[in-house]
Amino acid sequence: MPEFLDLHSRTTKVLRALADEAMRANGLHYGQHHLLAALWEQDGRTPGEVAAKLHVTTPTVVKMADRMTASGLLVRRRDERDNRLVRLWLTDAGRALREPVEAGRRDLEEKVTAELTDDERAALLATLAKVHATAERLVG
Amino acid sequence: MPEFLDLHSRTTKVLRALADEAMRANGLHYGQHHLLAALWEQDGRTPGEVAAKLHVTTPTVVKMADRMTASGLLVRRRDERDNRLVRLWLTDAGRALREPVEAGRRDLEEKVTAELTDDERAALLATLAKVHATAERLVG
DNA sequence: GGCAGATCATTAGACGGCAAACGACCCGAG
DNA sequence: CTCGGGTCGTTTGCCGTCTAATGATCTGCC
Repeated sequence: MPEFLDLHSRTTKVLRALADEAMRANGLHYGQHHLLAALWEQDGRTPGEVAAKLHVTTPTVVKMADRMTASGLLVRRRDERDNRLVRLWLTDAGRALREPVEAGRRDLEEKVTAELTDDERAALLATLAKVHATAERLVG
Repeated sequence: MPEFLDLHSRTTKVLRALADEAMRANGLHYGQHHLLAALWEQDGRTPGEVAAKLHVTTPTVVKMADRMTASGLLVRRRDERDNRLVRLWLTDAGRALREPVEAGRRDLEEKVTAELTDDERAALLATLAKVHATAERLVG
């Protein structure tokens, strides 16, 4: 079992569990934070735009938007000019989560990198970015 | 959006896509390789043992075993001494995949780390392992 | 020897992800 | 003006993952 791939996937699992836990504290599921973040940055995006921003497929966003609409975090409204488009708008409840969720996110980042020196942290970011770029070229 | 968490999750997505693609070349789905690897290492493990080895839950293994039994990669057999236990045994088809799958895995590891120097690679492994350990302590 | 509690696998149901098929809508070329 | 091709969102169906509930079996204690 290749060292890096194995270590990376194990790390993913643990980080995912922690992120899930942190989001549940705000009444959210894991992926919902990402969709909200896209709307916090710019409200009224379409599912396709959100999907591109999050690097996921459109159906994924549609499904998440279904659940989040049901739980009152956002509303769907058709674009007035182009009737093919749907725009996702935050509700007050969706907007209200921004501060606590972003705080939880920063807190988690802090905690998992707490045992690294500044140099280690910088090197980790740079090297991982290199791997990411290489991988992206392979998949594209 | 925290730098490391964000970069790590983007990397995960791309690596996952590449791994998926590599496994599909062998007629496998992404997760099935891990289950097979557990049995290549030691055939006849129980679902619970496999789950522990892979750091996933037992139901996950049960579902995967369902599909893999259906596609002829392994067979279920009850333990003779303890009838609560089920043991998963590789078929010839399951055993035959070992070489090509492991080769594809090594190939992917090589490719995504190709642009790193030896030092960078070593540092990446060490630092990521540190983060992993820290995170694991947080979740445990 | 029998019953209560522990141990296993399985089922049920939810979520995040993907690909493929479908349907509604827009727009530009005739 | 129309019609065909392109652009969207949605539906469907699958995989991997989790938690919670269910059911079967073993084991130790009385």
